[in-house]
Amino acid sequence: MNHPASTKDRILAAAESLFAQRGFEGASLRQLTAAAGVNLAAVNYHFGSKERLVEEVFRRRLDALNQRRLAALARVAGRDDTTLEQVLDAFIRPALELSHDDHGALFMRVLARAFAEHDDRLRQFLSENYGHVIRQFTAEFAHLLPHLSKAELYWRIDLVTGALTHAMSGFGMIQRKGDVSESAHREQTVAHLVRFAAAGLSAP
Amino acid sequence: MNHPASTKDRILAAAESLFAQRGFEGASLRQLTAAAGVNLAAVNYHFGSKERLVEEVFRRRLDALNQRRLAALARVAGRDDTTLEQVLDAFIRPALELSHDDHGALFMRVLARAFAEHDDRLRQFLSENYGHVIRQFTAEFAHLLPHLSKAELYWRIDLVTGALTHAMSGFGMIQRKGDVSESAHREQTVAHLVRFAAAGLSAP
DNA sequence: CCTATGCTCAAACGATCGTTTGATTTTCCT
DNA sequence: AGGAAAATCAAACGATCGTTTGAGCATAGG
Repeated sequence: MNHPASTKDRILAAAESLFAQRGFEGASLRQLTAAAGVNLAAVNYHFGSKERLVEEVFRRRLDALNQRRLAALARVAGRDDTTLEQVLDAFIRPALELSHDDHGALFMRVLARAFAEHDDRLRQFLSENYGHVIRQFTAEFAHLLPHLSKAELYWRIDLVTGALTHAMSGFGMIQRKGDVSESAHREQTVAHLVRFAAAGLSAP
Repeated sequence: MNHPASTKDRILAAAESLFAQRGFEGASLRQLTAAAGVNLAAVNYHFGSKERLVEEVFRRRLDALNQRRLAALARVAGRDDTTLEQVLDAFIRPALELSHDDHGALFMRVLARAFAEHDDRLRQFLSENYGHVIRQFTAEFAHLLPHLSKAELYWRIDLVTGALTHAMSGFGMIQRKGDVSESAHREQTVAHLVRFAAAGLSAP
């Protein structure tokens, strides 16, 4: 590992921070390269274009995050006694663990931006590379909520995933409770978000 | 009432649509004025600047929306038997009624963007002009949820309002169920969102 | 009818954007 | 050590951004 962080890594770190702060269009390559301490042309040299840099920022975190989500899902899904709460836990816990790291919390803000912006190219990239994750969770939700129509289920999943992403994007700033340990607080938060998401998905 | 819509109104309508589609920075004044069928300079003539146009887009909808929210809140708040669900209904129902209009649904998308972007100027404008609404609802929530710390309550309110805005921003596209009347469907949706929001606010 | 006022228009302003260029420096292999 | 390959650099490219200008058009009041 490079003790002086490589140019690529410094660009990726600065991009994550600036994208979270000013958005993908709002953060210019000149601000970005200045913050990273590299030359302006370095972005196009190492990544080809700004758009591909955006994709790499997502890839760096989402590969590991979604792998852990699928692993957690495999542990609970497909059984006769699988509960909605278990599936939601598999979706929420890996993301919340990521967002407890400072840089991870920044990335969740970036993810929340991607959700809000309706950039067709970005949605296509996310769908192509990580669509199978949502699809596997959706299949499990459909099995657990058979009384919902397809359209209604899709809308509720979009509602819940958007809400969860928003929730964890504002998470880096209110940690450290002091009276309870960090792991206990995290466990409380997971339980709270699972109940929240379950209420968004399940019908009365 | 101008039968041929005035230049100002045509700019506001086109701005609402383009801001929802491409964001505040992403929508240029040239795209905007072309869509509105007016001259490029008309924006700066009638509104002074692009930033003030953004503010007017919000003002046009939020004045009425928040007035109805406060009126609904006044009808249920401050009593001994006030429930969390009643307060949430007062917050949710006016917004959902707005989002059932096509243009209203577009505006909810604009509102969701304002939530995701951390533009300081925009947040200050919204806080200055509509902060008292959130503050009044927050006071009622604090009264109904006395066991929550201030920081925890604020975080949960931010979580829930963000989730609700996101929910109603994607609402224009899945209406018309066919088998149930529109008002019945709306009533179902209100009930669903109220339960969802209540789960996000209340502790176990 | 004439003029003052409100409005629209094409054109241009300077600034900033993402990207490219070509030269220069650094790195690594034989 | 020497030379190919990789990386960094300052500078410039054309495009597009929000904004301003000044002339031209409309219309209502005296």
